[in-house]
Amino acid sequence: MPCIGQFRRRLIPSILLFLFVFRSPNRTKTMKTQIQSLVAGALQHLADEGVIPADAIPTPNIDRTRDSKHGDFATNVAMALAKIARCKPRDLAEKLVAALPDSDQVERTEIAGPGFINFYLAPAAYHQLIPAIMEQGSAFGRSNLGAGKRVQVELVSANPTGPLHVGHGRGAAYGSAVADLLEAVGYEVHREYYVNDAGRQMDILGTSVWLRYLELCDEPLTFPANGYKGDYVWDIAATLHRDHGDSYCHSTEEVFDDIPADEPEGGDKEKHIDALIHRAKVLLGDNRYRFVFELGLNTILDDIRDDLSLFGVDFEEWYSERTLMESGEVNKMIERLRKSDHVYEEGGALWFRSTAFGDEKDRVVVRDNGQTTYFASDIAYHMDKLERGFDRVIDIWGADHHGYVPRVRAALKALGDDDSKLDVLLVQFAILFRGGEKVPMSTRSGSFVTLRELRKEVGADAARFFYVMRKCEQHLDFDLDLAKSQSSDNPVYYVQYANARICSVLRQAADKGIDAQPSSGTKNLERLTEPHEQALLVTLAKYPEAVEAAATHEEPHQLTHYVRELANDFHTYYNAHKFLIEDTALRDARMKLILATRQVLRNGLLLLGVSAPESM
RNA sequence: GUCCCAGUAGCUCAGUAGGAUAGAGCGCCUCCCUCCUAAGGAGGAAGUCAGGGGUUCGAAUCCUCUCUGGGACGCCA
Repeated sequence: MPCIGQFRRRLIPSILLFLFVFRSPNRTKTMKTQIQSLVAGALQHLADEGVIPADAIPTPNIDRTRDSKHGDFATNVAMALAKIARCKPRDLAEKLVAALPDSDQVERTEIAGPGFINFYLAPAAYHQLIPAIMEQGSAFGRSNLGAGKRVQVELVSANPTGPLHVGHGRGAAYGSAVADLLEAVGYEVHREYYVNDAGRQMDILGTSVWLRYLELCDEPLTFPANGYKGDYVWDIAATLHRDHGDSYCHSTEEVFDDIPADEPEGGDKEKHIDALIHRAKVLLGDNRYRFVFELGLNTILDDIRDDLSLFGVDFEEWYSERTLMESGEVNKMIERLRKSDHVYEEGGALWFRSTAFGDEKDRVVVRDNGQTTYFASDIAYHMDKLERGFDRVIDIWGADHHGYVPRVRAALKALGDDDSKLDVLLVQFAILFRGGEKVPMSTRSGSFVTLRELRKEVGADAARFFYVMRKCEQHLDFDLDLAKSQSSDNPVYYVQYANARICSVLRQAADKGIDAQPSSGTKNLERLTEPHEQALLVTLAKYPEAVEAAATHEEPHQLTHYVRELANDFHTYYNAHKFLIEDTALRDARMKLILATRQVLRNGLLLLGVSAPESM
């Protein structure tokens, strides 16, 4: 399998997940799924009695109620099935309620409104939740929904021609959260960074490095308009100069002899830089050119790896475009298209007939100069992903690639592969605001803010959280001042503070000689009767549902909203009641409640890639 | 020009994928701070869910048209 390096293979977590899946088959049983199976049982019973047709039994839809007056859960099946059953919704609801299997979880049911069946859970159902959370610990909220299916997630995949900027940061945070969520619900996740180390842009980088090096050798020259002008290019050139002196040096006359004019001189900047690349290859020879090229590539790739790792974003694999080409996958792909008659030659180039698959225009796979296009590599890469046997393939791309999606799908269809396994999530750019003003950013002028700078300014936690607060396709206004502020207006701070506050209470308890980890059974949990406590218990119970929803919809923002809600419930509870009180039974119950709350806060934050510090 | 995404309270956004009286934070108004962290707390006002039409028991949510805003189009990578 082609790859230039396999870092941090996640074997250990996979093994743990494997064990966990086999040891805890009940973990997926959220309160919601328990209600669901009760209703399913009732439906089956009605089908057996001929009230509803046996072939029309749906998976019952169970919802949390918006209003606690309507109980904890509600189902609309009676309304949904009324027509088929030729029965009034409320009448059907009554029959359903009568057919419900007994459960110690449900205290009572009620038929309401046009035909809703409301479920009121027994207090015990919530009280059992606390020991369950404490027992499962960091596994609480995880499930086996994915059933160990293999999913490949491609994220970031920025060209290694410079440091990551804040646009890549959102893709990294979002993709990482999606991958982690999928892992949490039982998928075997393979995170992959596709390294574009073969294209023309990399040649431009290598040549840029060499030209800067020549300047360090005191060769006066005009740097090309289309070259990479960032300071990091100087740094790489300086390394080359420091380690190898003048041995890569050629005179300006030699280098620029007969090179077509650059744009500022009225020429074509593309032709200018292409000629310089060619000249570099000729003057340096294959080996020495390769050396400069690799120095640039490896320096930047190392920097990107380091950057992402500090951002809490790690990969199972860094997949090299170059090895993909060298392995012959690209040619194999072209041959397959040729055999199935999906390509044709025109104007010296080889075109893929993507219009036959709904694309608006045919696309070039081999240019008239014989070079395969980036698109060709990308088709081969996706073909390879499917050949590797993944059940699902998810691409996290910048929204500017959206025109690209139909092309890749078309190509997969043409190859006879199943493109429904592919999901492409497009991530919009984030706009930074400082002091209420947009931070100007443009790649052209090189004035983009790097991910590293952002991390330094607001910290990895705030950056990770803010990046995933909105749906991926939505524009994100990133308020730097808010992200830095230590106040409850800052959602990251607010959530982390809830965790720290609980830790603080536990420290206080320890100082007072109070047992902060009471081990007495669940009996005293019945003392948790305050509305704030009930609310907190309900929110804790929702956590597995929130993880499941966020994972299945690939929407980490749902989890950010959840942890905020949980933190809010805790803070209001904290403000309303004291925990370290004389009444030991009630105190023990409250200690257990806040311990469980801390566990769930931690689990949620960690899933989002955010730390849970014990003090602020 | 073609296509994609969005439009919900003054602002920034949720809205459990078709459900019951549309929510939160900020801002605004009223009240409160001897208390495990006041880097706060309690309450209140605030909405034609851009607009029209449709689908059905039921629509912010699905379909359709219109308006407004943002974005994408390459023998670049």
